[in-house]
Amino acid sequence: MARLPVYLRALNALADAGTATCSSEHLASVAGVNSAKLRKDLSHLGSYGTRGVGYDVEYLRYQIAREIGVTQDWPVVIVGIGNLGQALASFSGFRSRGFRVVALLDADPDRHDQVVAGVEVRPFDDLEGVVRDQGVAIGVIATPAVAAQDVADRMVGCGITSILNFAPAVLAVPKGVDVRKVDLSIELQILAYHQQRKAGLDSTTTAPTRKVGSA
Amino acid sequence: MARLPVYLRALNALADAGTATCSSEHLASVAGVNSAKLRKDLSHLGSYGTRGVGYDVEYLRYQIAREIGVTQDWPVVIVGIGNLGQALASFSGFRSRGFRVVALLDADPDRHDQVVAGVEVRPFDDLEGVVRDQGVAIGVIATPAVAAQDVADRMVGCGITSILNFAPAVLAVPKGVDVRKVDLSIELQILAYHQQRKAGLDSTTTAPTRKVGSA
DNA sequence: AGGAGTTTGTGAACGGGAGAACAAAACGAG
DNA sequence: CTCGTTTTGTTCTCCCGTTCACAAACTCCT
Repeated sequence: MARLPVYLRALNALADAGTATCSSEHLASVAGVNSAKLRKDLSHLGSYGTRGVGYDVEYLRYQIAREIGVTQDWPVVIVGIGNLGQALASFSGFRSRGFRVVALLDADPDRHDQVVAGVEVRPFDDLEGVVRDQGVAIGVIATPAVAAQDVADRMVGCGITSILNFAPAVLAVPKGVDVRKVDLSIELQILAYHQQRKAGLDSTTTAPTRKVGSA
Repeated sequence: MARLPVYLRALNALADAGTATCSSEHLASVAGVNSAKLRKDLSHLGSYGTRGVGYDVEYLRYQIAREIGVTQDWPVVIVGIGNLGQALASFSGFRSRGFRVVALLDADPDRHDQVVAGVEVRPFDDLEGVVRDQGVAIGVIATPAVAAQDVADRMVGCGITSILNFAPAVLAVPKGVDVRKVDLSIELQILAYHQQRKAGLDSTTTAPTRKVGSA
């Protein structure tokens, strides 16, 4: 499930606060979800928790971490070291959760040999070698939209089966490859949409009259 | 709907390619969705499109842009000008879609007077003034997790009603305020989860035996 | 030991979104 | 003008996720 990482973070917060045991109600409020949903999610991965008592924070935390897979080390390669790629490479939240950036790749020679967050930027053509040598299974695409599909194809070609895509493009990948998309401008556009519906009940009508013809 | 921006981008791509008219089938394939879903979404905001012909690309593009609200100019303020904040400030996709970064704010005095993407970094306490003077309705939080709730409270306090949160924290906001969350490490964790289930069918069993007691 | 109070785990109802299928409408050919 | 073809708009059904509600189970107090 996609909520497991949220629970894990909530449990980390509780552990940092010194809480040893928590009820589903408490954990659910910290994680911002319904308590029944939380219990069903947790029960779906095993019967941790004690009736009448609750969940042992430390124990449950380990179980969820193991279920997600963050107890092991995941090598990650980032392609496209522009502004966003540099920010991602420097993001501390990756390393602290079991992800290790093993290579930064960029097609632009001007960026090569530059060092970002302690890792040297290398040519994009090093992709296959890095993936093979380091056993990389997860790739991050932070290139412009036009390059995204090519990068994805190359990634898939050398065995990467999980892709996190920040480029504003729809990627076509073979079955068995997971792609998750993060599109910054789409998020803002969704906010603008709701904002307009909140503020714009007086300006433009939302039910326009039928209009025929082309622009 | 959250898919409107995707359709808009697909329409832009078609317009750039010189396409004047497209069927729901074609547009759906470019946007990566089902054609029935696309038609239902579009019909939900008015009866554009001509039976037997399809949709006029330019006309539909304008209609969707107007529906989302990207035909108008949205002033945006970014709080937290670390690695991620700088990348966001430099992101060209915002300006090209009607979003204008009017202020960069950071609580750290060491970052003040620094210029990122042509905009000067100012103290966080300037928030209220900027929001009032520029009529800001959308705020972006790119601070560490511990500061996120405080920033959100201040934003809500001075009239911001849409927040895009990059901090790994659950924000509590009053009703009427929209929050969208982008959590980079959660995205990677979800990929790791699926990756583990793909590769790990031989290593650790996913149905652990019941275990009692604390760690 | 026994009962009262909590809290988990789960069965059942509810709701909404997704996809298939069909009717209405526009265009073109004869 | 009429008929066949194409494509939209919409209805119907199905399925999954969410939520409520309750029984089982555990702790604590007397």
